[in-house]
Amino acid sequence: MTSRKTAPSEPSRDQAGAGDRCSVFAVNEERVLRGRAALPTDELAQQIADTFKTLAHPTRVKLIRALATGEMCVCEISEVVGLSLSATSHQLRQLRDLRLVRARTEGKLVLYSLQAPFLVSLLEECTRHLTTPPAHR
Amino acid sequence: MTSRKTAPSEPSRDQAGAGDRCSVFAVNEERVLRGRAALPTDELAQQIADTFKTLAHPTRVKLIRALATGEMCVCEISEVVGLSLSATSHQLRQLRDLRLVRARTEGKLVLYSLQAPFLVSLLEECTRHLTTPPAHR
DNA sequence: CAAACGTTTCTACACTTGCTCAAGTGAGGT
DNA sequence: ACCTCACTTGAGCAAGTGTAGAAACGTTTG
Repeated sequence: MTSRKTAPSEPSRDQAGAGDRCSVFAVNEERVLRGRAALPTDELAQQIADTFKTLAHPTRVKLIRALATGEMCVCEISEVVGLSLSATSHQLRQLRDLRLVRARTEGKLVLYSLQAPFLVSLLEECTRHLTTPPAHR
Repeated sequence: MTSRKTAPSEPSRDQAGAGDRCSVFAVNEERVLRGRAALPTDELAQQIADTFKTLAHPTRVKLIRALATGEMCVCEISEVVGLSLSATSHQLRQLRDLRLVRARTEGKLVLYSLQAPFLVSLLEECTRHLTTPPAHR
């Protein structure tokens, strides 16, 4: 029982049972509808979240920054980030699963490269935000 | 057939940093150094990861998309995303902690708005990547 | 065949989360 | 003042999550 969704009685102006939670009509019904319209589908929201989740680890952030400089084999990559070969492979797999990086086999080596260029700008924007002055009022 | 191997002989520093993990010195030492140079500091990597972690939840993704349409009070927001008031407040706090959204008090209401505009383009870029044709291979 | 590079199960442990309940805060109305 | 409303916060639980080690398994090379 989380939300009681029975619109008590109010309102002619609302429909989807928005008036049941908050007694103040000051709430702009229009805004609720507009906000709701802007929502992605559950599936898309989940996919987006999954993508961000993949970026939500220091190691993987480093991996991406490193790969942004060019192709590297797992061996090199593990050197760069200072992880075991196995651990590195695990992390790379996650990135590969989301098609953020790409693997190319060449002889005994497996060369990884960045497949989603937008990641670079993503990281940059994020960094910019973090290093931006508080800017609080 | 790749002549990507480094110069046939590379005796001077093969053991320097990479020799300990991988016996092949086909690995391009230069790439390792370049990759390493591109790494963010541990602290920055952590901050970036934390930011993405905050975005790595369907509800929070929705929250941001909703707030992108304009200011809303918590009551409205909870309506939009279909969560309890308390739960909504908890989620908003996370976004606030990272200064991704901003809270403004007005009378009894607390109006939230998006403080980091780059989030919108972030979500868009991500969505674009997800909805982009497999483009596999 | 043996060695080198990498991938992959399988596993385990701890850490993280997201939510609800209940109590607290603070502005407004009466 | 008092009470209500809108929201916040703290505690705590119940799952979930994810990282990385060991080890077996491909493959390619020599």
